[in-house]
Amino acid sequence: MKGTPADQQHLAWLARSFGRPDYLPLSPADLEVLSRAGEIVKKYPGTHLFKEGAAATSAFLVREGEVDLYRGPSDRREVVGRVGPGAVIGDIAMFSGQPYISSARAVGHVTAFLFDRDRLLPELARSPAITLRWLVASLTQLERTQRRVLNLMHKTVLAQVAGLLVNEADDRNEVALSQATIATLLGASRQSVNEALNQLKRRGHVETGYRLVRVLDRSELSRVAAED
Amino acid sequence: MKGTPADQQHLAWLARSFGRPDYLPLSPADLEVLSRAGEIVKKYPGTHLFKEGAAATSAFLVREGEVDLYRGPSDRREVVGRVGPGAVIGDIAMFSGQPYISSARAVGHVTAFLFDRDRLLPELARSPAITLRWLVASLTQLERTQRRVLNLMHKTVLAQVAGLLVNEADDRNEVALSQATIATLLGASRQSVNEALNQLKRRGHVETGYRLVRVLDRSELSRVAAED
DNA sequence: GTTACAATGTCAGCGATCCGACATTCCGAA
DNA sequence: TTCGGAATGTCGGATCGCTGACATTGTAAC
Repeated sequence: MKGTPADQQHLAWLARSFGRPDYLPLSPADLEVLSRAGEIVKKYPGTHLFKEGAAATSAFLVREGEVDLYRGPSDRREVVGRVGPGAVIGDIAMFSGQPYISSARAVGHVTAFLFDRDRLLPELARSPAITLRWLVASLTQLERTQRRVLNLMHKTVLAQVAGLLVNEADDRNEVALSQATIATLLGASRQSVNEALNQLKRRGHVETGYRLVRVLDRSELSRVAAED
Repeated sequence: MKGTPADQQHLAWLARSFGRPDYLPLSPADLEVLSRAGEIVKKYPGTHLFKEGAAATSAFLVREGEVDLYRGPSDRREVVGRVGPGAVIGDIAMFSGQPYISSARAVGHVTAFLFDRDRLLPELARSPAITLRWLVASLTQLERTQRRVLNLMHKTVLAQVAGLLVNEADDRNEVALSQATIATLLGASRQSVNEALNQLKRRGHVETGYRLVRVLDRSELSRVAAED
């Protein structure tokens, strides 16, 4: 998350819609079938997979490494999200025939499968099952984004934080994120998140540590998340 | 929009993502091909096409009339959108195998084509071109929703209003919406919208009338919409 | 262990927006 | 033409979250 201009953190909540790792339309088996629709590419750290505004002729399936998604000119970058293996990026622009809406840059060494539009479409026409799976994935994503908006529109930061903790807690009931990161994900300020966590702590619903929040009372948190 | 609890207006901006009439994945020709996947149904005013929380076994293509989309229990309805002919509803839930996220109720007399999940999937498997078109439509919708979020997150009401006017102005440069409706669409309060319109009026970018806003300087409005 | 950096905790001030309340204006139906 | 509901214009108070500033605490690298 470094380098994110503080005054534009908000954009990054989109990490959760653009870049959620569970946006996984394609299985390895699918990729096998589609192998003729593109090829493996390797990217060095800092290089671009695609740039905002360019004609979208390709989409990428990230296989190794992480990719940052940006918007805006390089001197005024707005980090939109970071995605890892399994994520498909650039497909929206490629399919709808519009320019890329964001830039994608390799964070470390990245291996990705590049889909070439002109080769992909015929292959998809031959594999309706895969197309259907892709459709389902995109609709799921759409639903998630819509739902997210409902939260962001009229929920207080407290409710948003509670909701995020419920969703993000692992099997040990822990969320290993810094408060600054949580703030970025929600599009709120670090201070507001801190204040919200304090409140939850005071009520005994969570404990906080360094880069860590432990969920003590999940059901109570859900209740808080539903308020407002 | 009547009956919308004032304190939940915000939900309704989703009219623009849930319900935009340009979410039209299927052409009449497509429907012809898919005719075996379901059948025509007619609904009387006030009856439901589907209800929130029910198992989603069908999606609907509206052919005549208008349909309201709700969320929440009937005593505390939150109008989410209203769609007309051409719109497809319920497809997200149907494809992802989850319960409907909202209820759909006929406003007037409605004719719709009901897709039965179990009959639709095989037909789609046989018509990859249609599946692909559906995919593209859903991705376009996803992009629109994401873009919308960017606007809503950190733009002032003034900028949002300006943006809406630019998008919504017809060929006579008029927007025939009440200020309350505009507020609902943007998830803002009527008062804030009024204030914003006054400001635009003072600057000479628009004129206002009864249930009407006339755009005088489109380019200037676009500039305002881009601010913040 | 020291040190540098990252993360957390806390405060005051400020701006945008929401809310409730009210007066005014417009439109359409009786 | 009159009348009632809908839409618009305008206030002041209250709230939420942001910004900027700073002290404190934790972590990891040397």
